[in-house]
Amino acid sequence: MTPAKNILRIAISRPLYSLLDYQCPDELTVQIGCRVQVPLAGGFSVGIVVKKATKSEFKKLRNILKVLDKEPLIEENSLQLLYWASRYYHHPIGDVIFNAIPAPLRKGKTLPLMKVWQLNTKLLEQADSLLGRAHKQRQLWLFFEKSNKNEWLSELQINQGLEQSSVINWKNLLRELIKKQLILVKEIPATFTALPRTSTPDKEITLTDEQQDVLKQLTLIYQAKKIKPILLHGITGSGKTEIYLRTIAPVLKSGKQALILVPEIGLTPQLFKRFQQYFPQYCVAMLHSALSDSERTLIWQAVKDFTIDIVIGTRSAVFSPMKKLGIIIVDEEHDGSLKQQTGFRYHGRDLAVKRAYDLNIPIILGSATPALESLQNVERDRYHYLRLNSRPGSRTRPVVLVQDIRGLVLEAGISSLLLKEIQQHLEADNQVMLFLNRRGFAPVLYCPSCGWHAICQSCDTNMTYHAGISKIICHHCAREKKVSLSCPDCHHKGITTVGQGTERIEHVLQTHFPEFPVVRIDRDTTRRKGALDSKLAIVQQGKPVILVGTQMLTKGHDFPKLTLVGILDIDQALFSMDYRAQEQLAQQIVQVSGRAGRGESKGRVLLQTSQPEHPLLTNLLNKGYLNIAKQLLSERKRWNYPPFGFQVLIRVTATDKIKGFVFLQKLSQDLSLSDLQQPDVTLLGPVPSPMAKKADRYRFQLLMSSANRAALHYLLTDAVVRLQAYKKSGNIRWSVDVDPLNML
DNA sequence: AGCACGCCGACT
DNA sequence: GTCGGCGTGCTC
Repeated sequence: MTPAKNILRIAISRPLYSLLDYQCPDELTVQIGCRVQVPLAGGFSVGIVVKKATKSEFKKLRNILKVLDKEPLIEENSLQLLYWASRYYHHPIGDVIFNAIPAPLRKGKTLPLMKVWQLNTKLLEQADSLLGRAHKQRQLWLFFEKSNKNEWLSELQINQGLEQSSVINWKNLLRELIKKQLILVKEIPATFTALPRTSTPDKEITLTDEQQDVLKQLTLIYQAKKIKPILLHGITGSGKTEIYLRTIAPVLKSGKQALILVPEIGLTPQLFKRFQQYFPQYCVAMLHSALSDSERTLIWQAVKDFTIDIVIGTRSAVFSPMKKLGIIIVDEEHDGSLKQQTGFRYHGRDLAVKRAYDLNIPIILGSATPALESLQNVERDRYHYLRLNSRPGSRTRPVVLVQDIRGLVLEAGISSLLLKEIQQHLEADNQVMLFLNRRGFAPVLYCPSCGWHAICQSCDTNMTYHAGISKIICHHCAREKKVSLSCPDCHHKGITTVGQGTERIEHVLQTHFPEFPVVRIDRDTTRRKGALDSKLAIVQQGKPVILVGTQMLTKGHDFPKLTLVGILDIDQALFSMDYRAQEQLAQQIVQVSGRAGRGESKGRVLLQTSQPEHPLLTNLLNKGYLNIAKQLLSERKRWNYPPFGFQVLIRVTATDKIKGFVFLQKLSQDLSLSDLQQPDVTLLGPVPSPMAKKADRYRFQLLMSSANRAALHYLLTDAVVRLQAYKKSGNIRWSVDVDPLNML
């Protein structure tokens, strides 16, 4: 009847690939970026207004029901980034947008409110008589009377103000004062209240010439009309954080906000303390997975209204709603945890680069072991390259020793040389760390009589033996089973294990060095909240300890008393099929080694291997990371692997093996006949995934690759349309991974 | 994701 | 006979 005009294009909080059109009734007004409640199929849903339009392809549009925000929840430029990301990663727009905002807001909850109070100055005269003999109330009233009368006080401020006084239970008293109208109350959007600040100012560190030079160059770079990203390649312990702090300072001073992205591990608190101490006048907040929904919402809100100046967070923090973002830092930019591995598979670093580009603000990618992608971007002159090549002060690089373990008798995988060195370093009052990328007691439980070994019923993998709980656990689907003493097949009584994990290393070292504590850090021992902190606290005391751990230990920690690092069991990574394995291994070795010798004493690294002549090791140790990186890059170039070619992985899982395969095969065939298929896009597959069965589902994949990103993108768009249109049976699920980091 | 619908097994 | 389990499809 009425001509359609106020049409809203809305992203729904559901995994839908397109925006849905709704009619905005005349009596409602709504801005772009606001949430609305809409009817959807038989029910309701929350959506975000992404665009306004005057016509729609749809004949009959439904009305939006409610406007949930007066002010946009998401700024226009954030919305654009999200829209771009949804298209780049071929992920449903609604999922992308609603992933970026805190869970309570997703479900349509209103922003959190808080109460604030103020003296009612109109009743100053009557106060005395109204208060009468209410002694405690009078005390509280006087507190308000003495405070700044124009300021509304929050709960926190009142708590702090009354700390020294004898007024307790002030909330009840306040209720009385409000009843007498001596105090006014109102609700405002809750604001983040900073933790009490350590007032000890950071002692001014003198920069090395090298650091000063880097800072000088950064200043020059910032003056360019169009600012290119900066790759800061600084060896471990070279003081990258110091550069971050000093380069952020002027940005904050100009009233802008800073964003720091870090990998997904417990080192956020360390960086947080450092920033708080260096910037006592600014408000720093952490965003990480351990926050509760309400904490996250509060911080989100506070970032939005400038209460927070600096956000330090893991990958999802790239979406934090700064209105005045002035600089981005991505620390450990090579780290794989910056890429999300489920659902919306975005790369935090890459989106950060995009966000910085759109805003034309500086972005620094820092690492001791830059990703090959980033180095190639330097090569292409898209990034600046700055280098920190020395450790400040007397600290020197650790000495790395490769030990050939062929023919040696090992004790739980540890050579007698390593044991001897551990002894020496502990006796010299230093700390020791053993790195082994495998948790549990042993990776294989095995019967020497019949050859039986424990495999997972749901996955194509071994089950790892965990001695402490005497269970075997599948690390891929979490299936677990009690272990019996005899073989389930032949009932032989001498079941044994093959190989070692961190749990076993811990045991062996503890019996070997009973007088020194052994601290194991892996997913099993740090699962409990606060467990990692308490373990790190033991190490920070500085007394001699043996640290045993997985890659959790490799990232960013600073243990000044650590002088010896032992690296065990890297051999299988040297022969991995995955073309990224070598890059990752080189990075890991450099990062682990960098934990040694961060204090006054020199560091030493012992790397056990049966492949001491492997070119990756010899080149890494003799010529350094950059040399290895160049070499790996030239190999990648030869095969047109990233960053020279681009890849997309389409995964299908199904409970029915045949149906899963056929589904992906149909896609592969249809794509090769598609108008959008071009000779420079290669389709590889479908093939079974590296782990062909996981959690009772069969898995297949199709790899699309091309040196031409645009061609790949167009064909992928076609692929996603087809995937949506195909009939599904056998409980098929599919997903798209753009720029995959691993093939699992 | 939620919600409806439809197709198969086991129950008063 | 139908109750309800899950698997599949649709949402302006």
